[in-house]
Amino acid sequence: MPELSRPVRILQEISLFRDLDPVDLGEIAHAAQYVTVRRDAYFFQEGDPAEMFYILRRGRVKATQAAPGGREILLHFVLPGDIFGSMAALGEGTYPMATQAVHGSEALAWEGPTMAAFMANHPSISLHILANYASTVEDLRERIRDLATTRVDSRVARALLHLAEQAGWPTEEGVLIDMRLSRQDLAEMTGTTLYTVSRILQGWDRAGLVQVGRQRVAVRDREGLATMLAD
Amino acid sequence: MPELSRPVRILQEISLFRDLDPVDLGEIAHAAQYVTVRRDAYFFQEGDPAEMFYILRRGRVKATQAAPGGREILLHFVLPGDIFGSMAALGEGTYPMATQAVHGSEALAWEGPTMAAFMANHPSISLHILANYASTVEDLRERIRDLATTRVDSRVARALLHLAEQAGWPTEEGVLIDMRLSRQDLAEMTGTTLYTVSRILQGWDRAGLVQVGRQRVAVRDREGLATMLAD
DNA sequence: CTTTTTCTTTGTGGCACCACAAATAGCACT
DNA sequence: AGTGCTATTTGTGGTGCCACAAAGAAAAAG
Repeated sequence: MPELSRPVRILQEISLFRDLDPVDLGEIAHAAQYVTVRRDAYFFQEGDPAEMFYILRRGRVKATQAAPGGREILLHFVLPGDIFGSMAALGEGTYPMATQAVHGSEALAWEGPTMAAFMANHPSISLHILANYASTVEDLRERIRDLATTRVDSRVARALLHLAEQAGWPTEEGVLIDMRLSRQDLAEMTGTTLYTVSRILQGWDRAGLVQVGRQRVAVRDREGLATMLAD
Repeated sequence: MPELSRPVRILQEISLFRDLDPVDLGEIAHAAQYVTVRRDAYFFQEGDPAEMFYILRRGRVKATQAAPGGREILLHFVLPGDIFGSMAALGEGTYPMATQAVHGSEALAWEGPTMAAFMANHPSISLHILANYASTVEDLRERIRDLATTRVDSRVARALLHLAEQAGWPTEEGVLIDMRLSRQDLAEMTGTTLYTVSRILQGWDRAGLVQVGRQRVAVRDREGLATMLAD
């Protein structure tokens, strides 16, 4: 029995391909490209033709959409292991959002039609993507609920708890959100202004709930923050 | 060549099953149940075990979620031909929303595991559901953008235009939205209060943009309404 | 037809949040 | 270590929208 090649071992750890055998993984690995993007650069812009399907390997990527009035909203952060640009495999024409590297990032990438072919031959890939979409939909609905019914401080609290959950790094100052994260970013995530976010975070810092710095937030008191959520 | 049975002809018109041949459709039709729900009753409640997968045949159904503070948000309306409760086929535990019949409604329904089996045998079904999810995700993101960046009147205008598009019925008073639709419903769709919706609609009625009545809205001037959207 | 229920309108007051300006602080680069 | 840029803080004023109450109108029920 031959030893597994390094590319195959990498793919095995990606949940999308979990159900495939090494032979199939080898084929998929062979078709993969490796894309590197430096800090602040884009994988793709909103409106670009949807050509590639990506899985993030390293770094942090933010997905944004332009909004009327020159504003922008931050949809979500892509973390290592997450897929992005999946519309390339679904035959969509263009990407509906931009994806910008918050830190230097690397991703595996496949041509859209290539991934579509893998999906046709291996239904388990489609099912994993389906499950992925289903949980995305739930997240989006939660956010809509939040925007429609709760006040700004509750929304900021939820955003911080969510980020701490998915990208938290324990330190002695609390759970540090492990990426550049400005007041502007949080404002774009919660539908408010950077001024309001600044004031809220300032208050919570004084109350000992969080520890803030320039482009840096650490959650000190998870429970305390959770009480800010809703009534 | 035998004549197609009536159930099979019905399924052929549903986009989800478009790529299947009559034999497979017969099998699927055989497993289908027919569910009738009278006005104001529920297909299922939020939190119910996700047992059935539905396709609406007749009527109007609204999908809602409970929000903190005893509030409720209206996610979307289900129209004939639309699927709902699809999480039953994805092995989710419970339904994340309630589905209430706005008018007397009828739906085809399958046990979740049954539909999951069809999906496994006929990948085209998964792909159609995937496409369905993808467009749902785009709708939800548009709504988030709206809630986060635009004012109430713009959001109400977009909701009306959207509803007129998908459930509009041309009359001499304009495009009538063909279902019971209260101020409360519109408020729950746009994240505001019924009071504010009432005032906005009143103003637009006087301006000749819409024609409103009790649980009834007709769009008179599509273009004019569209100018309310964003800046 | 009358009564009851439900939906809608309308007024008043208040506040959460935004908009803009200007000062301050922290980081990166040489 | 200085210098310039960018992020953040903070003050002031304004307003869009909510909250609640109460009356009015339309439909449903008897």
